[in-house]
Amino acid sequence: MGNPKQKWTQEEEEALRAGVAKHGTGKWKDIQRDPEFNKFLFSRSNIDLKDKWRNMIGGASGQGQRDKSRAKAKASSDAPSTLPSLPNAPNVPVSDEATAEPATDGAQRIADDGKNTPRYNAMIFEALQTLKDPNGSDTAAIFNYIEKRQEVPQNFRRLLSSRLRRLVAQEKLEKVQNCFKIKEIASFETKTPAPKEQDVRPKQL
Amino acid sequence: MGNPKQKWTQEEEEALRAGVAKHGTGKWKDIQRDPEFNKFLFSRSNIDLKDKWRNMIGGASGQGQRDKSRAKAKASSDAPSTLPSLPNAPNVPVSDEATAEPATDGAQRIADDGKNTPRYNAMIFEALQTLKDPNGSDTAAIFNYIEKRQEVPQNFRRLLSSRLRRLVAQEKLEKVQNCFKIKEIASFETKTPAPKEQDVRPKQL
DNA sequence: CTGTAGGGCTAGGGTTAC
DNA sequence: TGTAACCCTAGCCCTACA
Repeated sequence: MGNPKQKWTQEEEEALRAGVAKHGTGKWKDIQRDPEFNKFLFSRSNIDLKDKWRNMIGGASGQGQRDKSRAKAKASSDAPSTLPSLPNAPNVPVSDEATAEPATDGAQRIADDGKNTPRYNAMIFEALQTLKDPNGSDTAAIFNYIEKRQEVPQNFRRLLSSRLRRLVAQEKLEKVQNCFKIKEIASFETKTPAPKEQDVRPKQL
Repeated sequence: MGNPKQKWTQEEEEALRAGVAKHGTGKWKDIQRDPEFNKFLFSRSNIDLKDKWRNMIGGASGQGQRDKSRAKAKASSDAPSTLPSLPNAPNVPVSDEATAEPATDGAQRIADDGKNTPRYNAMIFEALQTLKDPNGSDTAAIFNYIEKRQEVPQNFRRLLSSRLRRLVAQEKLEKVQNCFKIKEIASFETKTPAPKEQDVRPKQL
């Protein structure tokens, strides 16, 4: 059966690396769409990118690939983008949006990519800890607390109840009547039960 | 990411099934609220129920978006002339930038995105129609045909086989042995009707 | 604002070609 | 046999719409 496999070229690999450095892990479609990388990756799908990244990190894990370095002596005339090692950022609990990518269109990009999830969780815990109602706080109260001191997307209410539900399911929170309480005081700090998870954590946003 | 997926358990599935039997499909919120099922579904949202139901039954409901668009098959008839020039295309400057250095940020906003995918498809169809080999033509023949009369990127061979594969998958082409044949001569307008391009406002203050 | 339908994307396991 | 490349599907999120 003919199903010609297309081996990845070096250029494609580097474009992918650069794309991950710029957009973060998991933003495969964005990377593929980015005109900067689309020149190299236009024949690959977002899924392909993901798959390739998977077995790129599997092989050359971590750093120190000093053995067979491909001479990257190609002096780019102007390459503002660095396409070096992995953006292996340490786990930063909560950080406000920073590292703003310049030149985004006017709209403030509060878009929730799911990457804000930990941030929302943090807000929720903060709200509960501050309100410290012995009976817990209901959705409206939490919403109110957060909305007053954080910039949140329009549909934050939905996100919030989704988050709350999930946290209850994860037994981080407890629900009594219509109110939520913190169950474990060990902070939400996703205890990361990672057995040996090799986490290539993207930056943040 | 602080958001591990939550696989559906057997109990949850059954509760959902029972809920649909009782309330009917589409009544997700009712099912979720029903105390009879809420015991099992409390950690799921109505949306979750809907989504789960979708892939419990659907199976055939294709999704898993991959790569380029899936044309919505606009029923409107189209003249073959809508296609970007085919025969003896005078100047179809296929972006041969493929070997240029990365990070030409902001230079072209024409974004190769996938805009030339239809053009490549057109080339392929033209080649097959001209060669009109009853057994079909193989990759090399197609490549040769196109390369001789169009400017193509350096790595066009890769692109070509990618396109061929895709077209076979889309049942626009048929593959026998190593040769490709046109399956149906309908329109192969495989491009997004509305690219939904981001506003590239040239903000210059 | 509350809900639903449908599109779109990703993670991860499975499969295939080499 | 091992592995890179590719496929399939569950789980969500997002937007549109009523």
